[in-house]
Amino acid sequence: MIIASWNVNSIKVRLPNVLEWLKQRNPDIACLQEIKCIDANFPVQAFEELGYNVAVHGQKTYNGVAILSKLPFDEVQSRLPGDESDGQARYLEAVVPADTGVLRVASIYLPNGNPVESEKYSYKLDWMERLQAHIGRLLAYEEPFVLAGDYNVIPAPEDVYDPQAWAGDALFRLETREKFYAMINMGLTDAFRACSDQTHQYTFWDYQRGAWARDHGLRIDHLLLSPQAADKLKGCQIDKDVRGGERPSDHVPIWLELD
DNA sequence: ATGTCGATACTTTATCGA
Repeated sequence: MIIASWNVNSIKVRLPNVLEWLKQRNPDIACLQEIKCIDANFPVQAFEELGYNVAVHGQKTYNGVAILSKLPFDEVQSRLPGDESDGQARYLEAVVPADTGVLRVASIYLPNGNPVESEKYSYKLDWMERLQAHIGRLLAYEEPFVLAGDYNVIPAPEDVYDPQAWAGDALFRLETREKFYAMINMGLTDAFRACSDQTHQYTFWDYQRGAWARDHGLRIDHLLLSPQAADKLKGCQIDKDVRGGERPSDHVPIWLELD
């Protein structure tokens, strides 16, 4: 079973790229972020024609997440608990049937948080605390789950082309990383890092300053696994070539294979 | 020194977010 995550940066613009990639990679489940459209404008039919069930949590202009699944949805929940006043569409969770029991998957678009002196950064930190609390509840089920998404967190210096240049950024500063480690330390597995010691393997290259041509990238899209999912992990890869395609997203797909 | 992309609206350029 292949489970993927991809920040598409507007599904309206990226639909041809996404359809082409789905046909090639053929994931069982694909978690999308930054669809940047309301539910009614999400191209459900195009995905259904490829055999996917579709769950969407959209928003006008910003954010928006979706899950495409060849397996039917038993359950779908479209908000991260902990703040009823949070209107940003950044979390979508679904349960699908698995060979033994169930598999839970979430599509996550964690706030960017820049600039750090603004309320955007406190919102990011609050959001991470809410996610950590939710992870605690999910772990209690002792079931396989995959939290897939754009975390806007660079876990370690080897995950960025120039750590010094990013030291104070909301994606890399220690306070951010500590919150990320706190989640990992609850018992989650970073699928890519569990499968590879390779440094400087990126999932995002900025559109600006020739970042792609210079390989100035960041590893900020992650697949975090519960112990029960990690036991089934066979491999994890980044589809880097997608960034060199026509009218690409600034992020590329990352995917894992479970037994 | 410069360099991008996508969505929006009192739109055809400026602004915001990333």
